[in-house]
Amino acid sequence: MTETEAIALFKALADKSRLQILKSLAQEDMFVERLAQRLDLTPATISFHLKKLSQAGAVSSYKSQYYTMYALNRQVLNTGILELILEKSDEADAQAQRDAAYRQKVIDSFFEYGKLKSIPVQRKKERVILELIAEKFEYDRTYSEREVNLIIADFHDDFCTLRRDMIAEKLLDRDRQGYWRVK
Amino acid sequence: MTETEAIALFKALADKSRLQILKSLAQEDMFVERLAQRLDLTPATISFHLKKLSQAGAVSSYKSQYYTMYALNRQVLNTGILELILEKSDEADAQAQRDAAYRQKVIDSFFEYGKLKSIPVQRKKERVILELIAEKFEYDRTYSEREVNLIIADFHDDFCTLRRDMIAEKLLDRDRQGYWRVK
DNA sequence: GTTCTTATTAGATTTTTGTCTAATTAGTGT
DNA sequence: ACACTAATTAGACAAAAATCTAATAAGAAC
Repeated sequence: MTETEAIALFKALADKSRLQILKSLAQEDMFVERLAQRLDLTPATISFHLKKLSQAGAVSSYKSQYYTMYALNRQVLNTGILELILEKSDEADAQAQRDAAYRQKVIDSFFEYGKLKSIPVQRKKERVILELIAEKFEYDRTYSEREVNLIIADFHDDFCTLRRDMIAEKLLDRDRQGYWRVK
Repeated sequence: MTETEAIALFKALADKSRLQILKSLAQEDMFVERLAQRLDLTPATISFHLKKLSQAGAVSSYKSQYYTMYALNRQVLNTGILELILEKSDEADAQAQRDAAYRQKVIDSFFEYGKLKSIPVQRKKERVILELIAEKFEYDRTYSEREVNLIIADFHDDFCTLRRDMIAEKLLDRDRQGYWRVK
């Protein structure tokens, strides 16, 4: 389960009406109007809540003659809270660490005294370098070509190649007015 | 944990920033400003979130020199979701407690050595007594009038009054065949 | 006690959410 | 095909929540 899904689930559970719905469903499957009676809310409101619960994976529904019956998804609700919180965290963290380590390695090997010794040939490595340069540009601001060249030239003489590659990598974009950093 | 508390907990977990806080705290205890840096939010905002997490019981804090360190409450977060959902509603719970206390009071004041000292005059109080007597009868079974009298006589000599009132209160019902306990 | 530094609170603003009524859609039984 | 009932969607509105800035409080360190 991804973080977004976990949030959706917790959001779905974080409401009094929805908790009551779940409690009712824990006893037996039910359809909208019956729940509306029980909770003293309109069917429209119940529908709204069931949609959220359903999107969050907490309930599912099946048709039975006239009615749309709703039922608890017990497998999902059997999860522990900590599990849910930590799930993605380890992986994301490990990945972030690997990324950071890799970046550092690349940067270390191509920089010396704040200057680029050469432009990496491997695309993945060049990308790391280009991202680093991109950080010298502010968001929400337009730069003239001359300004761009000056900033990039701080890293390496061949600012033409670097500028072109930054655009290719969608770190910078341009129109007739000038250049800007892409978010 | 009461229903309100459960809702507060789910609410606390139902926010991206707060989940990130919890993930960070899962790695190590932290103080406000550090979290603010990590999540790129103001300390004020982090404080706001920590307050909610704390009120929900998800984290706790301790002072360490300059800092207020925050830590996960792992016992609380170890709970399963289903468990939490199935908590009784506060109101039901409070009402049940009041009922139980009232019943006990009435029972204590009218019983002595397992016998009824007298039959309550107030209908509400008599009802409590009659319910107690009703429990001596099994469901789904028919009793002869003689059997009914014997059971009731265990409580009080005036089994006629009690039998009649139990029927009036719809705890017992009868036809030509005999008496039975109403569900 | 005064001065730093961190933490919390207050007030303002924008976004999200729960609920309703009314309108629409979908599905059953005749 | 038609009438009926259940379910969903749309639009409106009020209440709640997340976030910021600025002000205040609370704790160490000197």
